[in-house]
Amino acid sequence: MNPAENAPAIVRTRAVATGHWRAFLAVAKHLNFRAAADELALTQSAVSRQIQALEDEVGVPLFLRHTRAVELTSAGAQLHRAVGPAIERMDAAVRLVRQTAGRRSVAITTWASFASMWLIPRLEEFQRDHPGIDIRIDASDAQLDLDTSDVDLALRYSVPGPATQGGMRLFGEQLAVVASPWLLKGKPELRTPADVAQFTLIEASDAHRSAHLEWLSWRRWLDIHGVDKLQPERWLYFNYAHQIAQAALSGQGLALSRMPLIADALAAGDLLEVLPRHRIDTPLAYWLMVGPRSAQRPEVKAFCTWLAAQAEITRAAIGDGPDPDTQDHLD
Amino acid sequence: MNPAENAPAIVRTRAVATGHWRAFLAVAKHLNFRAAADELALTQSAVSRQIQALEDEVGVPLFLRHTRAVELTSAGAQLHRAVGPAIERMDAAVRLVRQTAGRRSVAITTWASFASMWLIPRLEEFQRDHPGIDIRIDASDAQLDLDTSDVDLALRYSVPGPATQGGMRLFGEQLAVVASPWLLKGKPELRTPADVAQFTLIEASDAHRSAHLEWLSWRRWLDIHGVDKLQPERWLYFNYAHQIAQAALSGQGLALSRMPLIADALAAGDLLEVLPRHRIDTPLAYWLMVGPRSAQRPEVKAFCTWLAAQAEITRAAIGDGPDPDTQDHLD
DNA sequence: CGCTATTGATTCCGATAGCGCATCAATCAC
DNA sequence: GTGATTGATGCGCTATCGGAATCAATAGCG
Repeated sequence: MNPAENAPAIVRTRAVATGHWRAFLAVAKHLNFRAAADELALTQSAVSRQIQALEDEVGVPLFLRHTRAVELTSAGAQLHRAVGPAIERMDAAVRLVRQTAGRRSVAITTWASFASMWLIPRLEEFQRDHPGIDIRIDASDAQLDLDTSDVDLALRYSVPGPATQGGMRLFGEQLAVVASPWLLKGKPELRTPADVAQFTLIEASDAHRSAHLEWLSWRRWLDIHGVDKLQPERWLYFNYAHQIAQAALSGQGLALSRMPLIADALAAGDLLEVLPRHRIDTPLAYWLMVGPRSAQRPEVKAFCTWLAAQAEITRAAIGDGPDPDTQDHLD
Repeated sequence: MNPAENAPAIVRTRAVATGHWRAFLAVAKHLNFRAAADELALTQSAVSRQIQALEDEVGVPLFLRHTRAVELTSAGAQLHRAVGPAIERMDAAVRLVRQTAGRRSVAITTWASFASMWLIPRLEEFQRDHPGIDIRIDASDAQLDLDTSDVDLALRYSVPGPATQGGMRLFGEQLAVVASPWLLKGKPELRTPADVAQFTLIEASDAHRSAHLEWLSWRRWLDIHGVDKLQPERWLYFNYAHQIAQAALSGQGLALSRMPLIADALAAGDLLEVLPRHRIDTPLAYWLMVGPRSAQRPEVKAFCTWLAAQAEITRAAIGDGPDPDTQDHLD
């Protein structure tokens, strides 16, 4: 009770019983023993003693009990920052195992634009052909590690290099100038690169991965076609590729878009390609990486096979050649 | 017992009792119930039932029991990858809290070269003046987040920018050509930048943070002094600044060194500066960042005060001006 | 083919840790 | 000053957990 009367200076090395951390987290959340007890479906008495046991084991008070308020001590806050995420991670792992227990499933990580513009529209076909296989997509842009995380496949966007070692190249990339047919209606046909200056140009702005954006910029396209001094009617910036596509679809200007991602919209006539002889290449490509523990599983194999076929279709649609690593000539 | 006879399909949503994870980890480590029981100072019987309880709660078998071998199931391996680090994190947090309980301590994160070449040699003085304060140094090059980790201070090396917002600039940086007196003995004095070609030039090689290395290269120094075509007798590459300093001290060649880090060696006469009129500046500077929860603690304040005084001494020693943000002229 | 050693599962039983109930102690609000 | 709120505590019960002994399965071996 009296904090000055310290427990004997025996440093406990035994690890604390983890069950009590639940109570600790609940109290830290509510800053109220009764509310915490309600959440845990226990009595206030039980919670009080669990916290005491924890404080005994750690050897430090975790909460300051005022008469009408509870407060974390600095040690308590320190533990809370560590224990909260740790417990959450364990719970998430258990939830995932329970969810996928006995089911065949494939977990894929990508980034948001590719998921929404390429992967998800095609996924329905796979689901139809393989009704027993669940698909889980993580589009959190987090660059998960295939060796340690629970995903089976990663779809990545990168230049060839060490990072793509062991991966399968799905397709390369060309940039095409596209616009809504509605925007072009009634206007004279564009004939030279300089003509784009009559329009609003839609471009990606610096989100986080500025390394890639350099290759996707209008500036580079204009440079390559020798019109570097040009100023368009207006610039329009977005953070994500699907926002750019949305803006182009709704006729807000010309977008410099990645062929793999907008091939469908071109085929459907929702977008028209402008200056088709002025596409440019980027060194970036789309890759499939397979997790080391997943490669043998039949459902993963089935998905990879299907994905390769889809990639082949996209490559044909955009006129992408085979891997430039094996054939190094570019037109 | 029979794995085909599944438990009823009631999906348990209650979180598992965390105490049993200890047994799980031990069994996963030894792949042997008896050895795990020994580690936990329990009987094999107890471990067996803890694992069973866990499997009941998760709803999935975690181990495959062969007669003479135990193997993780894929679900078990998945949980192991999540639970192991999570438990380790909790234990580490508890160890740290116990260790620092009741003691005044300051935790600092830096990178290895700065710790060994600047901070640690000066630390003794602080320890002498403040015998009651513990110092913990994390030199893991991990770029810890002050908001979420348990360090109080970060000493960083960076160009001014958003990342240094709120930080205190300790000193800027000049690069000087230095060598061991022993190496120069008997040789004619160097008079022009081109003269360095008679020596081996020691340089940092691409470790991980290539962004900074560009500013520290001999190539830049040679460019600035108009001798870009020069080839020295030999190149010698190292990954870390203290390896470079070590090589220079032992007379292996000329090093292009950061003044703040080798000022002591110059003052002591262990290194001599060559071509002192040909120092160059870099835009990089050394910063002190204070964690949000640490700023008010007296021991942290004391350390910051002491650090500022030390930085002042170093600035005087290397002739570094005040923050160029406030006075923008450079000689 | 049969014996033996190894290893995880199971049974039985005793110890105790954790729980709820009731009550106490402290203090804030009015 | 009184009542309400909130955390701590004493007490008794019980479910859970751990240990010892035993069972069951099988790999190794002659």
